[in-house]
Amino acid sequence: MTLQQLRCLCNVVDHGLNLSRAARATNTSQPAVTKMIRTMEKELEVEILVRAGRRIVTVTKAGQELVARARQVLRDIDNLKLAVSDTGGHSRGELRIAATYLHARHVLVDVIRRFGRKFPEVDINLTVGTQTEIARWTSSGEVDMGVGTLPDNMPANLVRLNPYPMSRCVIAPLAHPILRRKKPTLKDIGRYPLITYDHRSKTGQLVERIFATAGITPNVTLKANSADIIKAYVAAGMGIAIVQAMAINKQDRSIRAINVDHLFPASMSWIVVRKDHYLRRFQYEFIAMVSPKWTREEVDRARAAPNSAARSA
Amino acid sequence: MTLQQLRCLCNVVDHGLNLSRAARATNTSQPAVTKMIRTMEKELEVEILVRAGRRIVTVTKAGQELVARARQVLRDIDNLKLAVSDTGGHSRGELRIAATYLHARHVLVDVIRRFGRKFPEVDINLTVGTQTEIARWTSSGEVDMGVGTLPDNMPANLVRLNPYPMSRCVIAPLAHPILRRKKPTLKDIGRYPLITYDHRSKTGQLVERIFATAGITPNVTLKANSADIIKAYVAAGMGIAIVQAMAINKQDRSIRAINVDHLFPASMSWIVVRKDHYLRRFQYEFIAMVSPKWTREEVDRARAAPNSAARSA
DNA sequence: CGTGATTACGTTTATCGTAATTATA
DNA sequence: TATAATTACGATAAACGTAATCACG
Repeated sequence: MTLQQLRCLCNVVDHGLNLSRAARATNTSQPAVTKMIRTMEKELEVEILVRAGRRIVTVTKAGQELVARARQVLRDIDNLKLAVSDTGGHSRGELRIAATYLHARHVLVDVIRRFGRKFPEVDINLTVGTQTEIARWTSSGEVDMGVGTLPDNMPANLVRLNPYPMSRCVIAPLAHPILRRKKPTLKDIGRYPLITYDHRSKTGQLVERIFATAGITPNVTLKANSADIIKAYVAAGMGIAIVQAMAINKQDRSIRAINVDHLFPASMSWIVVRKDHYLRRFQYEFIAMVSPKWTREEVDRARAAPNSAARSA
Repeated sequence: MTLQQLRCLCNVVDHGLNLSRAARATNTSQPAVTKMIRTMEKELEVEILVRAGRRIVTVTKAGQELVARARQVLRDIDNLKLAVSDTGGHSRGELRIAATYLHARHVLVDVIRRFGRKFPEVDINLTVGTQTEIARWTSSGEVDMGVGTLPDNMPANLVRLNPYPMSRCVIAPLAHPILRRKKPTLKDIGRYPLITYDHRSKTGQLVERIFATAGITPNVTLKANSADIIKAYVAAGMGIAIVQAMAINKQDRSIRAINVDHLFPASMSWIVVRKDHYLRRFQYEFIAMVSPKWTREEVDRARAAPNSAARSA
């Protein structure tokens, strides 16, 4: 029994029981794959694959058991390598982050700058994606962690670290009359031309719904899908807009913002990581840089606590 | 990274960092061991062993991390093999049980007979040992489970399945006057010559202590360390004795027994198994044969529940 | 016929063991 | 000087790839 065999078997089931494709994924030849499977079947004295003549039909019960446990072993081997390389004094490696555009563009900028200074040997890889993509990439291990608003139904192998709220605000050009109000109402906002997110974004959906339930039909002059675009058009006098507070920074001199949490409930941002992946020291540190309350201990508790897959023999 | 390398490394630390002995344990040559360690060190880019010249002094921190995780992987591989062979219809293999003499000689006789009939393909291996030995053997994996009274401080990797009480009784020859009492007192018993266990056994300690606290000095005519011996001498008229109820069966026509739970608190018998070893179907069945209340579900709960090592990445 | 699994066979590589070497207690 | 790790080298084996074969759609 070798790890290579287990890896190969997993690739076989992951590629629809197609030995040729599995061979490519394992970086070997098709006959080698056949051999490995057959060798394992002989050693374990069970059939793993059900064959109809020379066609592979399904996986036997024993095979399923085997694959499940093989995956665990291979994960553990991966974690073993990470853990060992993590004991060294200096942290080297790669940190792959998936985030929404908003987080990548605003909150993470400063975090990543600080992280880069502290861990110059770590290559940072930042990928922007949708909520769903972030969850999928993190779940499959394509990235190490995800940051942003996230879908409600998460893959089971992920753990969401305690959320922090994302406030929203209304933004307007400097001299705009709405800026005189401390706590603008929906009606106030509805009086002016409005620039909104399109319905694909969470903010877009939320704004649309809130206005609808209030029975107000805002005068939407433009729909866009990026806070930066929206800000530019607000600055250009096309109207006012509701955007996430984190999208506003001190450099924005041509617009001004007023918090509207009283109108639009804050939505939640999360960090997600896999439960069963080893977290390297610098990964813990990155999380702590995003929010200091997530210490290593807190993160570990969250990973172990709720429905973490208990080790079963 | 191969399993062979991991196995070898574990053997090295398990044999006091002596590569020669580790080589023997791994069924290979000494140079091969050197090579494997060096290969891993190169692949992982860390030192595993600390060498002073050509002498191996200790294990590095990285090495400790590696060994711990390697053990887990190797255990999982063992469990994998067991789990796979357990999916088949017919159960084959070996069941290794450690038990106290008392359990082996009495309670287990019938259980093992029934088990043998139900699983003719399973080789049963029954080893008699002391409480401490049973715990140690089970903990180290030399046997699959232990049955009997057990020490209070158990190795952490064992789980004790809910105990059942072991009653004791006073035994005497057929016409003995004490047999006329339904509920003999300590004083009643103290009137007659007594055969006891020696102080090494739990019953021996218990009887000695109870009499001492009652301020009664029994007239001990013989000390022995086996219920069968004691029974023989009781039958021969040398005196009466206090033994575990399970040591009495219907074939004992020359002696008679009276329960004395009211005088000597029942002690507990346990079944112990390792938490991290896969339990085969027939092992669950064996446990259920010893006591039907320990169903597979109950056993699994006990194994997972209390302080079972949670899977941590 | 084309795709895909299996078989056969030859090559390569890497693992292992013997023997020699060096270092340490 | 004896024990033990390392190095060097030769032998063995098993893992792999190429090519040929066979099955199924």
